[in-house]
Amino acid sequence: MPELPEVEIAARNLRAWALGRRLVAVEVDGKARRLLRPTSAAVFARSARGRAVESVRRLGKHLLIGLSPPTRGPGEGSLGLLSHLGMTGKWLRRQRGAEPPSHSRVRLLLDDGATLHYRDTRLFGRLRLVPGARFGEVAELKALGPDPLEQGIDRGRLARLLARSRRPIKVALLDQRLLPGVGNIHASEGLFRARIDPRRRASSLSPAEVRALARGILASFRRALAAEEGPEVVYVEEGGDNPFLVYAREGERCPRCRRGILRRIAQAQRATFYCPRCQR
DNA sequence: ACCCGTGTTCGCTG
DNA sequence: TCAGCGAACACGGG
Repeated sequence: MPELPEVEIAARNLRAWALGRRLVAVEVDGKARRLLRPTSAAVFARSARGRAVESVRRLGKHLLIGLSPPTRGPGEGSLGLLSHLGMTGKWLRRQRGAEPPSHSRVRLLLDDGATLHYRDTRLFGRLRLVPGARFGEVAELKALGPDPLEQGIDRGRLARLLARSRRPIKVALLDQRLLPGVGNIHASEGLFRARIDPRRRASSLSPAEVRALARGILASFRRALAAEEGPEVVYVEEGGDNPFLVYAREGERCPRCRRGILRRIAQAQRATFYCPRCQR
């Protein structure tokens, strides 16, 4: 269920559950093959087993769980467990022997009697072992921009990249090289907050609009994070109230101008929500 | 049965 | 070489 805020919550959970713990065993379900590709389940389990969790980092929607060498302290032989949650991935903790969650695909058995389950219904997520425990060492993530929450948003860089794109701004925002962690929901929410029409060409935004968009996306992230820090994760499909301003609210009155009727359109085969009256 | 989905990746085109 | 685009991946819920 991940855009940046949900992945940040997952990172905090994993730190609380696993930092300093050793993996006494790793179990992989048959269907998890596609999550692990190109690594085989056997190699994955054997490589991870016996190592301790030394760090948990997040960059955009990516998690990197730092694993110690098989025996001694940090240094040579450290590995990273790179986790992307796809559309339906989630890390859960259960006591050993408890009823596993549905669609549990990979299980990390810890030395404190708990088991971390990687659950993923649709199997769009990824789990891979990489040589290092830091994002800078992961070659295929080099193109990603700095994390918007950790580093803040570099408006000059954002403006430069947008100026080169001929696509609609909403579509451009889904490119993780710009602001890693922005997904379909927060792209719509950020544009609403910045009062920018999602159909506008990315290169048409003024410096002031780029600034408003950066602010709007951060505000949307922070609001979602605050909502999820509560006891229960509130999400559209879980029957809770819709916590968003425009997402999945087509037909409703605009919460800002109170006169526009929120609209839903398709862009790049994804839904976009906006107020046709106050987004220009 | 049909449509939809908080994401990425692949193959094709210009 | 590369931006852009549509399909594909897989499964459950309305």
